[in-house]
Amino acid sequence: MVKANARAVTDEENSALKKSDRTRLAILKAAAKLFKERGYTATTLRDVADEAGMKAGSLYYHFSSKDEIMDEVLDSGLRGVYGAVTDAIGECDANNHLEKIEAAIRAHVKMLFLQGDFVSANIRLYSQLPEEIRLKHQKLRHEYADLWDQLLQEAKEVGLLRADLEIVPLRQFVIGGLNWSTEWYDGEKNSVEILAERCIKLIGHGMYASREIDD
Amino acid sequence: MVKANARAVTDEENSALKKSDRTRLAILKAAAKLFKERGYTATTLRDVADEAGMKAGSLYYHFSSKDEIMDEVLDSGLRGVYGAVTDAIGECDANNHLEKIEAAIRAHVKMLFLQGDFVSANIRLYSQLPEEIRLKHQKLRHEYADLWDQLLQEAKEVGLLRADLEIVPLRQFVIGGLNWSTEWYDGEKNSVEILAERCIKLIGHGMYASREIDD
DNA sequence: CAAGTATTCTAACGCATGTTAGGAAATAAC
DNA sequence: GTTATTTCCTAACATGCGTTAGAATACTTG
Repeated sequence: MVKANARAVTDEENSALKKSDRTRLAILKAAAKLFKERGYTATTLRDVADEAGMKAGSLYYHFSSKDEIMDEVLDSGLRGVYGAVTDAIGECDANNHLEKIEAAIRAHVKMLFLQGDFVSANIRLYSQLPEEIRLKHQKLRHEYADLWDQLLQEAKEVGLLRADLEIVPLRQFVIGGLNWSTEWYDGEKNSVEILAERCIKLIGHGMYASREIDD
Repeated sequence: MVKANARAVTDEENSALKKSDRTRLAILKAAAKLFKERGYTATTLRDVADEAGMKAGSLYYHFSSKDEIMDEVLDSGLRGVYGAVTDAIGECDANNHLEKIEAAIRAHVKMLFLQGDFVSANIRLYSQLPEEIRLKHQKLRHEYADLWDQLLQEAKEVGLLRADLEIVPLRQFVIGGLNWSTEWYDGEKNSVEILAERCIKLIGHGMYASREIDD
């Protein structure tokens, strides 16, 4: 199991970093933003350099290729969510599955917007990436999926979840629904907490007012 | 209001078409497939031509630019879902909002997989497209969104939906969750109908077995 | 301030892309 | 079977891409 609690990229603790690491981070942020907006191939290294306040050639002092930049954007993005969700679950009563699930959703959504472009880039672009890059990140992705599957499986066994639900499709649906929110929800203007609570309700109880409607 | 009942692109009624229209359609299918897989910029016209069994230059006999190809892929994709959902709703009892919502979900999901690459390309790539192309399709997108908003709003006023739900985020969440299924569900191997019923249940009632869990 | 190191810039390279023009091949019309 | 017309191919173009090497600048250390 890979260490999941790596630090997020959201911080502004730049002061503590060396100059080299600071511009490295600036490049990554610029890249994440543009990758997310335009896609991998459509984003030029000249664009990235411009957004980071330098010239294209200079990028190669910090990274050895465009692929490597994408590599790191993907990695830190997912690792941030993974770590946050793991931590959030860890702080819950181990037997309170409802609390754990809600904490997981809350952490996932929160990180989705804190890490911003990094996670969004990961989600949006993964399927379109060159195979080489994609393969490198399969492992981490599977680990994160497994974390959720475990969480949901336990909840199902305890009777918290409807018995007719299959775990894997459910997980896909849940994570997919959450992730999609980065496409339309403006985390800068609106409260991420409110969004998280909405998601918890919707995923948990659905949209109908009464339960006996059909089934 | 734009006419929504345009014919889908899923058919194999090629025999009835002129030769020109047949290769035109072949090009569109090839383009949709590759666009979906690799993204817009990453897809070469030489790739598209190859997939369609011809050479790159020949594409320009049928289309005047790469943008125009994308244009039509987007259009026919969304128009297919739009039309199908409109028809499905129209066949329901006008006052049975539950039936209408379920029919809409069913039609949307079904079309998602019937139209395959066309819709997926639309969903996946829209946000990354060159502004010029995107603007052209905003109208159609808004119309489709309005259709859903109307549907949900009516249902809310009748008391079918929980009163604390806001329409727009709900619609985003619902459509987003459905659309995401094209990323992970294999409609070739598995039944699309089963997926649709699952979605109906999940969106309607959520994943918890009992309702009084929190709230 | 000088020497050395860390960082960025300039300028160019080979390559792949979207697009075009004119000729070749296929198809249709008489 | 010979024209017309439709469809496709070949070959090239200008442009922008990722990448590289070496010169130029900024920073650190004595």
